[in-house]
Amino acid sequence: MTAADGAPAGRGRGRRPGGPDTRGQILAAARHSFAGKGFGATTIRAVAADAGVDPALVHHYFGSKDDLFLAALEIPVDPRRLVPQVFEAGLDGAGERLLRLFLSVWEDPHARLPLLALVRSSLGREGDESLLRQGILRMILEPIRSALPTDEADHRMQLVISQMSGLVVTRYLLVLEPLASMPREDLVAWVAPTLQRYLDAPLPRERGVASSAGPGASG
Amino acid sequence: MTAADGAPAGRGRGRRPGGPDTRGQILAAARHSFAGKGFGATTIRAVAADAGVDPALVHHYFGSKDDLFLAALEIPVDPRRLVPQVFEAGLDGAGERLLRLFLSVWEDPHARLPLLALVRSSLGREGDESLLRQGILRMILEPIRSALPTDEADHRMQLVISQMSGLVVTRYLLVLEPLASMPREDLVAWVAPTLQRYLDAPLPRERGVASSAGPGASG
DNA sequence: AGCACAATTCAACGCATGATGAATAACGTC
DNA sequence: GACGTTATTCATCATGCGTTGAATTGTGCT
Repeated sequence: MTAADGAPAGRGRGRRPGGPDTRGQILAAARHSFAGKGFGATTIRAVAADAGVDPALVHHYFGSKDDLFLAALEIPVDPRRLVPQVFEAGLDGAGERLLRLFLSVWEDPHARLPLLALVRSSLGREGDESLLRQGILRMILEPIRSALPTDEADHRMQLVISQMSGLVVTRYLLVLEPLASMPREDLVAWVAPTLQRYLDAPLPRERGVASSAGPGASG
Repeated sequence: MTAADGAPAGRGRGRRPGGPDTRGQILAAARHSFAGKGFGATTIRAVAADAGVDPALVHHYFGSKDDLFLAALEIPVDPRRLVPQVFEAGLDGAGERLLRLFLSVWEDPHARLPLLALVRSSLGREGDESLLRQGILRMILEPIRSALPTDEADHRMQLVISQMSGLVVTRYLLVLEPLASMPREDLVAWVAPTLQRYLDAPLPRERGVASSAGPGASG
């Protein structure tokens, strides 16, 4: 994969001839590494090597490692614009529309790598200031509040998010087969009803546990 | 939190008097750190400091950092025994029984920390040999194969796992409120039906998209 | 009392990392 | 063709890490 072709050839320092998009190659290498190994396990030296370039050049283009991370994180979609559109047409079918939006974003390679980078790096560390937490809260949760009954919006949407983040984990992080290769339409058929139920099913009662369930494992 | 009391007091090396369970305190500190920051971001020096102890002592009790990690990972339940019990009584209500088992394990503090450590550390890195992948496959997926139709077992169970891992992420890693504090019974009422549907709902047809859904966002 | 053993610390090594600053070669422009 | 600018490398620093080995002191056995 190492991108550069005639890169680390001759002796001496100074500018090297060819490569017209070195900056781009560095960014691509960084994205791959952040997406695959997270922030902590990514080393600037490895990124540089992968781009066929001296580590100092990485610092020349992007500043610190944090800056590089932020640069690699640019996500080509804005949830704050797209998510409300899903709910504009009302709750009916919103589950399916939301899931289709979710899948279209995650199946897009340009969006997938930065998202993976964000998720992998965020789940590694604890703390309220985690980027992912803020991202979910302000990019997805906030813009939806208005579309649902005020006092139920949060927990309904978080159930939705729980199912979607579960897909992220199993399908895109762990790549469990056959789930990871399941066609989009099949996935929609399976999980859209789940999301729809979380969105508009009546609040569950503190139901009498009469139905069929034994006391499972408790303790 | 730093566990040791009269620990780093006087001068000189040699054995210190009191603390009867230094080893235990080290292990506890290690668990907290691994669970909170994952493997990579956990430093032996920090663990030692947190236990009020010299880093070399960590190596004295547990060997390398890997060994310490494995020691911190001891999970007091064996899914290979418990999971099949869920399916012994048949598929009816298995969703709820499985979810209750899942919750009872994750709500147990003795199990939660090692599990968090495993999850946090595994999601940080790519690769087939990831402990978590292996764990899920062999601890959960394998023992269940026999309880479902052979050709559907894998994708049905992986859908189940997707919802459960989504709960892990939102409830235990990100601690999204109010989901994180939702009472067990409410959670069961909301998501047990989801699991049950993944387990025994008829295979979705390549249905005509006539119902209510527009073409969402594509591309 | 003496002695083996376990617990604990100290000091240090070797290594990889992020970062910096100066040196050099190619490029674009007049 | 001279010149400022940009791209690139080299050499190096300080830091923090995992790990090791020896030194020291307390504990328990006989």
